[in-house]
Amino acid sequence: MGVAERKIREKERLRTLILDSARTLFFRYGYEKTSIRNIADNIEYSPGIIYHYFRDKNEIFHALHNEGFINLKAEMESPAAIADPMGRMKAMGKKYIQFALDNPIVYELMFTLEAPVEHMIQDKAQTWTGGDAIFELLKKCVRECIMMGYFRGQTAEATTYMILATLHGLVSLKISKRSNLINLNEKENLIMNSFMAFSYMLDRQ
Amino acid sequence: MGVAERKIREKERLRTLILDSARTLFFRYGYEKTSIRNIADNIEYSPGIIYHYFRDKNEIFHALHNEGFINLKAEMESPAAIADPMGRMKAMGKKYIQFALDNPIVYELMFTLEAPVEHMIQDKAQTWTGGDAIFELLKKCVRECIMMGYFRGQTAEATTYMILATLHGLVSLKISKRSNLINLNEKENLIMNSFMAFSYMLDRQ
DNA sequence: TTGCATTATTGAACGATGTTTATTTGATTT
DNA sequence: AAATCAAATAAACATCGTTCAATAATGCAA
Repeated sequence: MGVAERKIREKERLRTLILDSARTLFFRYGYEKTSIRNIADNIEYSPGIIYHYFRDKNEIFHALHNEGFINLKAEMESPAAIADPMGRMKAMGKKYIQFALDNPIVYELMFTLEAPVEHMIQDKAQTWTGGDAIFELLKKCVRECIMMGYFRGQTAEATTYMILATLHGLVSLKISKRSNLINLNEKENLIMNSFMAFSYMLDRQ
Repeated sequence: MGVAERKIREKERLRTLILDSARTLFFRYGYEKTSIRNIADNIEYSPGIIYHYFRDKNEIFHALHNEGFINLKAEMESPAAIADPMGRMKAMGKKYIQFALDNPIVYELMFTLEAPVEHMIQDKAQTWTGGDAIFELLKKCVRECIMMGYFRGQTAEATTYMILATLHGLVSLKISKRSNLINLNEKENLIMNSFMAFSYMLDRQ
């Protein structure tokens, strides 16, 4: 029965079309300014159709949020070849920062906006696949660092969360436009210089 | 002329009434769920009147955002008596975290939401009074730490931003509900344990 | 091929939102 | 008492996410 399969394929087709349109508009204009009607206009369908493919706006943006995590993970895995765990950690941190600064809108969706979380709660999702993957990536590295004498007396999880928090804080103050507003003498490379100050401290053995 | 002065007083009175109502609703229900109509209902006036006292919703929430910074600054100034700058820094950090966890809704307004920033941009405000005050408070302490041999080779501003970013990251991952979603073995006191891990590193001299 | 059943899609509607405007109310001054 | 002026309102506008009955298009059986 090729018919049923074609049906499924066509159902998939429109779902993909909606998602592609949502991604384009979202990357260009951000979350608030990407409305269901905008997406519908863009694909030349009526607004109602979207609700046959997604439960609500949250589900659409949860899907885009997942894509973001796949891309971030790929970036952070690129320094996998660095043998020294502390060196690898710093390289991953730089990749993280670069990803956030290059993709501020999707980063906000991944780590700040409510939409994807709301969807997960409504869905009773037990795990945050994307976030967990990043956390595990860092934790594995932290464990190796601990074995080499770093982070003495601290648990791997608390240390991992601390490192993730620092990276997140560095970029999210920028993305929320706060860092631009702080009165500074040296505005040049603030985030990277701050990451250097962080790296200096990481080295305590 | 007592009349004109009474007029001014009454004008002030309604402005305060709007702000009080906005604060109550906002603290109870958050930003999105505090609408102009809700505020108007609450003070038993028509929605339009609010626009005679505030330019838009952003201005109201900018005012509440300023109040938050006054309270945060007061909290962070309480360990001023601690002579050792590194000890004082850690105490200020704890106060910062405690403030954010105790007042998550206003914290989000202060450091994440667009509304107050939008108002400042529209207003061509040259300085971010609240944020600057917190930054200066930390920077002064960082300078003293540097004189004692900490943060070798790093600038005060980059180091201050790094510390602020870590504090902000620790609490904002919690407030944006991300930390709850991470798969952890030890969920107890995650934020405080992570702050301990951070403190351990700060001590590098 | 025709008729029926099923599915896909639409368009209008609902109750919200922030904001603007002309109009009315009410108090103060002449 | 009449004229003036500011305060306050009610209604409207353009949005938003979402729902639902009605319609169009399709697949299947006779």
